[in-house]
Amino acid sequence: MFVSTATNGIDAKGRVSVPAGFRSNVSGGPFDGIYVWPSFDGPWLEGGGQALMDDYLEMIEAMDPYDEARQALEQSIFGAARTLSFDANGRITLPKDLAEHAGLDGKATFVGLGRRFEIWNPDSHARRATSARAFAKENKLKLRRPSRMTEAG
Amino acid sequence: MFVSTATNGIDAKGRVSVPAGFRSNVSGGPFDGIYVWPSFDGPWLEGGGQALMDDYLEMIEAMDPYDEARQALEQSIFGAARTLSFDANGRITLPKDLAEHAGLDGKATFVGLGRRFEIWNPDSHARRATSARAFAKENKLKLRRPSRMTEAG
DNA sequence: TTGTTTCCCATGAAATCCCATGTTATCCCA
DNA sequence: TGGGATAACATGGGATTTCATGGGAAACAA
Repeated sequence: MFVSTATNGIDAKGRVSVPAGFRSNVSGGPFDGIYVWPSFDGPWLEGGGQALMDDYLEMIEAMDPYDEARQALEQSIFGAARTLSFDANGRITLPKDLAEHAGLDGKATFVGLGRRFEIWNPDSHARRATSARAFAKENKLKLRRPSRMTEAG
Repeated sequence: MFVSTATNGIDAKGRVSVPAGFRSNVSGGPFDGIYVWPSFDGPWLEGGGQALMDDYLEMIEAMDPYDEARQALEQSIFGAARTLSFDANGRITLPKDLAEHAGLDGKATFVGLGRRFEIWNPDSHARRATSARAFAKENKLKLRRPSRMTEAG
């Protein structure tokens, strides 16, 4: 699972080290690298390994073929995703358009979120992390096991 | 299950022995170590094994993807967690920022809480334990077995 | 050619591994 | 049940490896 947050430098060639913990999490797949695409929710990137893409495929294929939402998801995820493979030192080269979408300049922050991860501009991420923590605290958020008896939505 | 409380020393390298009872509780997992992250509720650390994180992931993924609470929890738990693996002697190395968050300096108190545990500054923990006991006594708290029939969330 | 991408090697810092040791708890046998 | 033997645990320090990063050379494309 993808956990923790790390900020690595982007060099003049657009290369950035993927955190070691993320790399070991995708090792064993059919290709040695990750999938990355622009979030359709805001200025950051989404990413994951083969397992994530398999899951997404399965979820999308469960939808009606003529569902507009299905087509939008297919286009926004599979159509937009890139396969970025690791070099010998565990780096990927970020395509310019992806770096632009996320406003990346010199540094990139990798955020593990369990099954997937995100790549952020460090400053933007710091602001978002702060507000997320504040929200969690203010609202006394607690994880609660969904009731298996009632299963009320 | 994580139970009991133990205080161990933090050496110059930031290493601290995880209580043996905690270690045996997470052995057998895919990696030999624990997950630790800063509580968003106060100056202590939260921790658990793979099973806990799997549960949390399941609970979070049951929430709506655009729920602000979900994003806050994802960020504050998975984004903030570290995988700390045991060395040959059962120690972890506490990252500086985690030690700072919990005000740890030289010693750390591990508090077993069933499915998860907390790591405290020993002095802070002593104060908190005292007030917790007082609260329990004042309020005549009683443990009550939940009804298995209703299970209302 | 000219710019871009991929591969390879070098390096400093940081994390991890390995060995040694005292102390405490547990076991076993009389 | 006492007491010595044994194993488990917590701790300390040096050596080794991993990791992130930089730059050059070779392969490729325009």
